Amino acid sequence: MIDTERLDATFHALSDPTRRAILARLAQEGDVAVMDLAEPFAMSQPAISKHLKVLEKAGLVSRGRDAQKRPVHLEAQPLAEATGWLIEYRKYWSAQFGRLDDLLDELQKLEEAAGRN
Amino acid sequence: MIDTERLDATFHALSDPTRRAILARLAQEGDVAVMDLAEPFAMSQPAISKHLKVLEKAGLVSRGRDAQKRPVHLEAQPLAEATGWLIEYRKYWSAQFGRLDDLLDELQKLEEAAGRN
DNA sequence: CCTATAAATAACTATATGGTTTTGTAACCA
DNA sequence: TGGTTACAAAACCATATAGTTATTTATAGG
Repeated sequence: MIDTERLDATFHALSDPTRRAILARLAQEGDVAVMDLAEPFAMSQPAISKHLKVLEKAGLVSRGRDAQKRPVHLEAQPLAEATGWLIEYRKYWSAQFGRLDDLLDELQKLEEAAGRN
Repeated sequence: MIDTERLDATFHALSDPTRRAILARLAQEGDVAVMDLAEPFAMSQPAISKHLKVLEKAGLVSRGRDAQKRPVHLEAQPLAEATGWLIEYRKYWSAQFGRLDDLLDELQKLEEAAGRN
């Protein structure tokens, strides 16, 4: 996949709150089976499987095998690439953050103030 | 707009290469008129106007007025928010980057190796 | 006033997306 | 062998997206 298509797929995958929630859960809990992933959502199992396909196409998750289960595994490389694209713009959102770690500190304060997503 | 909708709109806006190219150009050149933005693309003016509407909905650009022109201006705040979401995952893509600035150095090496997007 | 320029809007088309229900399949279990 | 679990695949539907061409609106200049 060429670079731009990978970015297309990654940003598209991240544009849906269900998919972001799935990634957040995988980050917290490690590998999770499809039924377990589907449980918190008011949505059918095939709907979740479709979301997983979108994530898989972007390379954001991979699938394993454990008996009947197909555990979903977070693959964070595309997240790094997306971050790499965004990082180019850091100087535009605030000139006062010369060092990236200062920006991170600031972002974390904002997040704490706004509550988690 | 609630936080999750803003992220939806931002990531969706970033999922198209034409729109990313528009943002990149605005970052490089400052405010640009619609015709000038459209020029490099094999695409009609209304198509570009539609892309601008998507970017505007996400808060990524604002519009000015200069005679008949409606200069497009980069608004980087949503990029900061998107980066904030992604930054949460930094520890997953590589444990070796304790400090964010180290990660940035590494990303820049990768970018140089891969060519620009 | 008339005309030109810049851009938005409208109307239309094809394809993609996000969901559904139903059916099929692969692996375990009694 | 037969049933159950976990998931994928198929078929379908409504809406959204990304593009087109044609038209309209707003501003400027002669």
